[in-house]
Amino acid sequence: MEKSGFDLSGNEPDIFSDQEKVDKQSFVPAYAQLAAIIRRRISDGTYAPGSRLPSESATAKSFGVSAMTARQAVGVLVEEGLVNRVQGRGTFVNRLEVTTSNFGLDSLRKVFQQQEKLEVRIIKATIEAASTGLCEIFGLAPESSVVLVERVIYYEKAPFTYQVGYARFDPESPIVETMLDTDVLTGLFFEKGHSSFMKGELRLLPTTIDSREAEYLQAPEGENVFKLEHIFYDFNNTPSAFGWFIISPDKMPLTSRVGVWNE
Amino acid sequence: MEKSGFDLSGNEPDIFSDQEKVDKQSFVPAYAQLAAIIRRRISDGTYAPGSRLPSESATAKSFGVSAMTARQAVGVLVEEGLVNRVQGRGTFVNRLEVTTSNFGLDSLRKVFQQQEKLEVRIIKATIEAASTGLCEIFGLAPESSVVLVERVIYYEKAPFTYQVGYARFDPESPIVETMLDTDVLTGLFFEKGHSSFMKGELRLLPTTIDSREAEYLQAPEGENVFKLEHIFYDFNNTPSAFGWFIISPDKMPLTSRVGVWNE
DNA sequence: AAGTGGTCTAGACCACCTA
DNA sequence: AGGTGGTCTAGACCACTTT
Repeated sequence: MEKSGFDLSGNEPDIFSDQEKVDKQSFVPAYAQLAAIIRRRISDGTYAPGSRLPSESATAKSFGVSAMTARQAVGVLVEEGLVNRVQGRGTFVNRLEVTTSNFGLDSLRKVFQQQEKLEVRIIKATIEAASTGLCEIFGLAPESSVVLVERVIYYEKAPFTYQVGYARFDPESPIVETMLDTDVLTGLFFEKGHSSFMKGELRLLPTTIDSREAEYLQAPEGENVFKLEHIFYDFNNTPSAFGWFIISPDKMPLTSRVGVWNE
Repeated sequence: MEKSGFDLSGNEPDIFSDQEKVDKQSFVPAYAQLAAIIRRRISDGTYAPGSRLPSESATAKSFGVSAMTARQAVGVLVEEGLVNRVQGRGTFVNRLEVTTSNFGLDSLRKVFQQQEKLEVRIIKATIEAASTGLCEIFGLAPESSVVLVERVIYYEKAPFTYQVGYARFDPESPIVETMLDTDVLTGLFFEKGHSSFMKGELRLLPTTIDSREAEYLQAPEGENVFKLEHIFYDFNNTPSAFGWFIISPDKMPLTSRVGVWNE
């Protein structure tokens, strides 16, 4: 409970304690230190999978921190997927399971952040009659018009992704301009100016590239790639934009880790 | 925002306030109510994308809750990906971006939890010489042996996934028994008894099923499916198990949502 | 210097579960 | 009834950013 500053007191090890300590003079937050200690105990089997962790209050007392801090430490492990809190029963060590993993699109984000290395070529930008499928998606009457934009996005001069996007054709809406604006580097879904969208839903699918896509992406026809479908809704909860990205797993690796990795 | 239970105390609306309130008598936690209020303001444009949220302390004061509670409310929105905290500067409303989405394997977990509906058929279970590729993965000398298990897992009598798994052949290790144990329903990576694993890494890939897989899965050859590769490490940080699942996107839909969905 | 988020305390009450 | 996690308070100090 001492203060920081010039405290050079020889912190003697507590001979009555058999455990690691939280160093409050350290720049590393107490909760992070405590999380690391518990994490290590999980990884070395002290706390086995399926077993219950010591209660948060007991942990707090045992490490000389407040209950909130102990709780925060456990919260770190919860977010890492290592443990699971159950109200009234306790906190339990998770088993190592494939199904707990999560795949993020960080690799995609990193690429799209480097705008200076990106280049966009518009393959097609038209207004055309919507197919029945599109009318369903957009909730449009048959024979309505939609905006279609096809793009190839290049990263460091190499084709990175092929993108197809449809939007409701609404002359009142700024979406049309945005979609047709060839100056926009990364397209509708990556730049400012879509406060007109409120929410979106994405779906990841496996597919193979057809001859057309193969040409644009300079890749062999039939290659296995990801198709990242997206549908965006405006502030009226109306589906307003629909499309997909065709992208190789080489350019968008989807990996995930489970268990204890940081020691 | 109404009262719960029999609390009929005439809480008069505060005519000096122009905003929604947090009802502390509600069963809904204050932080959740506050999060909902802020979320709504984001969705209706009161807090526009890119703009700064009122500070946590200001929010706390304005809604009559403690700073910790306001912080917790903002934390909810951070986890939802709606806002972004920057130390010393403030909390900012995120733009709606494809790249912020995350894909989880919840659909897979739900299936594997229903063990009574699962059935496993072992296609192959042998000990064989490792290929050079496998030797690399496991860090084995050439011509070492590995355990190979091929399974088809059925869900409600229909083929669900085709699984191939390799493990180091180590007679001392319980892994061998586990892998060969035909009684284990969901296999090595879903059941108890692998405290011998410390961590794992997964990779999601698009692929097409070959004739062999097509037969086992009763699916058309050439269908586009996911390949979920996994590699697990034991407590010595040695890669000990490697394999993959072949699974259709119908059975493992990967979807993700961005923006404000819960109103 | 002032304001922001980040951490922390030492209490408190509650809902939930187990015994 | 007693223990567990879940929420909440009213303060406090810190690191970081901006003015």
